[in-house]
Amino acid sequence: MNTEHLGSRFQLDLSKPLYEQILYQIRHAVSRKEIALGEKIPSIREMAQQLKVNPNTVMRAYQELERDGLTETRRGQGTFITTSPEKINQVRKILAEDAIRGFIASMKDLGMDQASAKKMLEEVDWS
Amino acid sequence: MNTEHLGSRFQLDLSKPLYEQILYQIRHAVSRKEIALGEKIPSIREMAQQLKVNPNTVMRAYQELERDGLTETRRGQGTFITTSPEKINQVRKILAEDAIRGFIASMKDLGMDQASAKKMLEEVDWS
Amino acid sequence: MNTEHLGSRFQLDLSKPLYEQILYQIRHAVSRKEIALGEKIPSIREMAQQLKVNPNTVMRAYQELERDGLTETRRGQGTFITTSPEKINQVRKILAEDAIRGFIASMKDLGMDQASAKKMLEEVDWS
Amino acid sequence: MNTEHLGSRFQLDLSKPLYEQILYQIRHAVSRKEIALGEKIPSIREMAQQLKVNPNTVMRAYQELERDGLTETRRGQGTFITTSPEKINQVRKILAEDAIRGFIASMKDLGMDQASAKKMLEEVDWS
DNA sequence: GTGGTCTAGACCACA
DNA sequence: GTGGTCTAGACCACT
Repeated sequence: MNTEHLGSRFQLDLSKPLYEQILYQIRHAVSRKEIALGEKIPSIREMAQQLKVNPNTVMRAYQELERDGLTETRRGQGTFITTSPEKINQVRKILAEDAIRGFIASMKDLGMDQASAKKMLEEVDWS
Repeated sequence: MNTEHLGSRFQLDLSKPLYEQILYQIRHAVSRKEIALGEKIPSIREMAQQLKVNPNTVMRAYQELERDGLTETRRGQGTFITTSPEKINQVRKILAEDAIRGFIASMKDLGMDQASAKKMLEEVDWS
Repeated sequence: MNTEHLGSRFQLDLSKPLYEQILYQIRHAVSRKEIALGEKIPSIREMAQQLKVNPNTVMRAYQELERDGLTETRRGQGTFITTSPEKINQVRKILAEDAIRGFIASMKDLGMDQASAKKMLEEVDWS
Repeated sequence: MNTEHLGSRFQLDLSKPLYEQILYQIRHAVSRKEIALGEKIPSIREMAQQLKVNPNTVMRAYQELERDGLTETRRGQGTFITTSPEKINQVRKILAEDAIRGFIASMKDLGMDQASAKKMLEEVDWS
């Protein structure tokens, strides 16, 4: 996939931290396999320009990606998605489990059981 | 139910906004019908004391509850849960829909479809 | 221990990233048990003033401490050392293992065996 | 030893400065006597090709080797390891002392004494 | 050109 | 008062 204008497809709002949103978008784009393994993502400066955001804000997101092992930075060359498919699956799994755990906690806090939650979920149109 | 020591049953996490947590706990306790319609909840000062929290923090939560119509303040008597069952159901419905909408969005962002999400959800033990 | 002037005891040089040095000093002060469990450490602004460094630089160090689980931040109150002794031991263990692994790798890269390394180490005065 | 494909035996990590790694590898290969006195090492271009690295990066490493007196450049012939065994020993000694000093400092910063460090070191398998 | 560190200073949310 | 986010812009190391 062409990642050159990756940032131009992101939608940012101002109610949540910008760097978290950038992080989220990239993590999920990789999970959805919209970005291939080993692929280069836009440089900090490019991304900052596309998102109309300060480079430091992008850097913060990129550094967290690297801490998670989802990217590797090569000095003087740029930032690249990891080439390890296990790492991607691990991240994807963690994100999915987080979503599920949060959902279950919320529903239980509302006094719903598994059957009711399942029923409500099935009534919703996903498209 | 005896709401006198309501606050003593809440568990607060100091890394998240306290007033949001108080709000969450009360909203969900009402949704779960652990607090009856028209019941009195502890005063701001009592609650603050029980939670070992600044009264301002409790006030902020109580104000939002009142804005939502979930509580009513009767001068000189204290704060009471609304007597309107429709209001409770409405709040409960909104909270459930929020949780569902959030969950679906997260799973879609991970590239999962309804069937996969359903399957993952069924594999988890709710107890 | 009085942590009020904690920062005034740190020595920083400019050849390594400042935030890493702050991180290092605090991590090791905790490992050495010079700071007690649950103790408050100076606020970002205080520490910045003591070290004559920008608050953002201190914050970066503090955030990494929290990610490691060595500290907890309480909103509006400050930053506190974790109350979990296991966490401290875990950090201490990791730091010691890192040092040992690095030392062994260096000595092996120089063609030294365990006996020679041990001998050289014993000849040095630690005081 | 055949140094013609010296570089092909190096493993480089793109997250650390490449020239430092090249420097490290050569210094330690000489210390380990894997490269004999007076032996020729690959030209900058050859080395760069083998490591798939920019020639400037290799040059920087070679310059530092020469500044340390570990190599000599003979115009039109290439770069050669020094013929002085004292020089090699001196370098080896400096590197070993650096490693030891660093290790001791780290352990002391963790509040460990000589006895504990020795014990931990003996528990590790060097093979 | 790339990423990384640091500063100065604004503004916000929370207690 | 506390921590957290963001900006603008400088300077550095590396390729």
